[in-house]
Amino acid sequence: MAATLPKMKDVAELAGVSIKTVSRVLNNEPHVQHAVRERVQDAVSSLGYVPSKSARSLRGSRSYSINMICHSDRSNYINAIQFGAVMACQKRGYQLTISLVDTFEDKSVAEVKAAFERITTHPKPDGMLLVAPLANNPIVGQALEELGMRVVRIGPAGVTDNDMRVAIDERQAAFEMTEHLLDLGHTRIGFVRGKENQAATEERFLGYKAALLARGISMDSKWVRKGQFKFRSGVAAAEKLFELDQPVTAIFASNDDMAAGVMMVANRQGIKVPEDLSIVGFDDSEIAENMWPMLTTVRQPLQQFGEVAALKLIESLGQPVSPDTAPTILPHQMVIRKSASKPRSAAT
Amino acid sequence: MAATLPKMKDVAELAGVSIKTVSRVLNNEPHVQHAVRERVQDAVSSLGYVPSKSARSLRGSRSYSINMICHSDRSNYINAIQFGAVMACQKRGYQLTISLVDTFEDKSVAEVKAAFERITTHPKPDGMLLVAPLANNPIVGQALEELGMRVVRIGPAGVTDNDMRVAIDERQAAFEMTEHLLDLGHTRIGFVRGKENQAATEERFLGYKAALLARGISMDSKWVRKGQFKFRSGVAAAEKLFELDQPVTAIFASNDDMAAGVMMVANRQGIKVPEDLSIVGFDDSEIAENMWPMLTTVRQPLQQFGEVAALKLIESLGQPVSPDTAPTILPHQMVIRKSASKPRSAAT
DNA sequence: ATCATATTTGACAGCGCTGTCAAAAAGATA
DNA sequence: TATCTTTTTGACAGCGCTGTCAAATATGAT
Repeated sequence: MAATLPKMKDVAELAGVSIKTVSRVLNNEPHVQHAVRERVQDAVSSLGYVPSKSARSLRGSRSYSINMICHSDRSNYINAIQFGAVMACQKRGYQLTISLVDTFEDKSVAEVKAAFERITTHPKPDGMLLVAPLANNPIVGQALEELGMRVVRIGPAGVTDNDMRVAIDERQAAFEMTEHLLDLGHTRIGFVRGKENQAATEERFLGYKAALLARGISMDSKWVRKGQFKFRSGVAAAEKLFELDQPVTAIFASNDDMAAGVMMVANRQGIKVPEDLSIVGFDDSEIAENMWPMLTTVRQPLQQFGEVAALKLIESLGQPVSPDTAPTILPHQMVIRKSASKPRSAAT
Repeated sequence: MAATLPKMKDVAELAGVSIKTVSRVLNNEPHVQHAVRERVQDAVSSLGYVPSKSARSLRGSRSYSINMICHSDRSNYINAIQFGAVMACQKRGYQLTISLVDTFEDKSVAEVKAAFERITTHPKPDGMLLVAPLANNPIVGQALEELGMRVVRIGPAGVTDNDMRVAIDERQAAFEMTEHLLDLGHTRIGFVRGKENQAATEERFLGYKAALLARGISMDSKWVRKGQFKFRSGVAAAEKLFELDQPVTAIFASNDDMAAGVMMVANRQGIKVPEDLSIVGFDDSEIAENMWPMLTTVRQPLQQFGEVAALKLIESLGQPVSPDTAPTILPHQMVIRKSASKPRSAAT
């Protein structure tokens, strides 16, 4: 281990220039001759010099850290994203810091701002990663805007979507999953909604509805149950769905946890999956492989969400953000496992 | 939003002292009169002053950040711990940063050191949180020690345990869980081990063994299967265990994921839980409630692990670390749900 | 060759804080 | 009261870097 880390002064001496010139090279500022720039870069790499983030951020500009908010209701969803974000940060010499906030339900802009003010100082992160559903909280959005924070959001947008954002086309994905069931021969397909007031809930539902419509099947509102994106709500929804006079032959739960709940009730009631009932989910979270039969679902590239979002954020720093950037839509993927098959009626 | 954040100078002026005195108060240094100290503290809180971490760390001492390593194999275990750590950091004005390292299997000390050297600069964290199994990797330990990093470990120790560490008494917990099964009337109890070379695997097994011994039951090695702490390995273990000529009436899987695997096989083979087979797990992870019947298990206070470890780390900074600190043992908790009951034979 | 202009470079201050060291105030002793 | 010791306080430098602004150098037009 070197006795002391090399400083900019050392680089300057080795390259035979002033420290300011070194600073210019490191920050890609103009007005440095090509030859000088190269000499400095050689000196930097031969000394293994890394600029001190503390000094840089003290001086007022960047902090070389970005912050990811995690709310108290942590889930696998966020974890995978965080993993990707750390990877991207590490590649670019940034640090990912984690902060914790409450859900900000029924909070005023001023309160939210105060909370973020504490988080966003010392060092003030250069930007923030906001994950759905927090990403779509208008109060949080306004507070952060007033604080001048650069933000990249992750997850489906509500109505507006002219912000920096990374997501999949949830509606299309739900459409395809419903089509999959339809292709298998199902015509009576149940649907378990997610938590209300989350963009994903409506998007996925709209995809389901559109797919039925496209095949000329008129949706029966009895097929649709509310849910909370939680295992328990899948259980509750399944119990109701199984009581129908004319039961559905397939259930599309709008996330995997709820699908697991549905599956559990089926197992408990002796309903054979997939022979008597097809079940599909959404997310491809870990639980999808930890049930029997393994769950057919839609994979969201969560880790990639984090990676792409962090990169997008880092690259946007410095540039002014255009008022209407389009969201980055990443490809989703159908994951066909064993929980959905032809309905019994069609099998004959 | 204040036009500019208050600085130490502002506090000093308000309190009518020099900035150095303010600094002393903030750092709990001696040689400040009680009255002055209070005046300064009032000024600090009335201005809402927060010291600048950049300036502090530039000045050479602390960075006011601690780093938590997450390896590529993330799990719920780590997430819950991280959550607690963030909370504690936030309370103490520290930032938690996350870094990513590979598993360091078959790496030399020099390689590991190089990897950490990159992570631990700019800003150099004041300390690190290491979670099992990384916490017990001797190469990592040596590398970090050579880098002069203060470390707090989380999870059960292997042989040595005179380091700063937070854990539960895993052996005792497994002992109690086995006793629970014994108390219910089981005498033939299967056990699914975890991943080899992890301290938890052996500790939990020893607890199981000791409990049998204490009741004068001689353990049959056919009851014990290897596992990997993964759902799949629970499945594999269960399949073998069910083939026994004289089958076990209860299975203690040494974590919940494996217990879920066991449960799945039971369901699939029409074995009624808990009537025909009791199943218990370890960890009380989310999945424990997401199965049917809900899993009886041992709760590790994971979030508290993170909190206590971070606090312990922060408080140890400055002090020299005594060469043989005892680990902090947190209480575990039996979580009795529905997956274990009297064996059929005993019920009659 | 001369002057005006554009480009490249460097000197220097200072970001907010803490360590050093010396000055001031308080207490102890004769 | 005078002197010495201990405690409390403050002045100031400087951590490593970047912004400002002026100096040096190169380029172009006459």
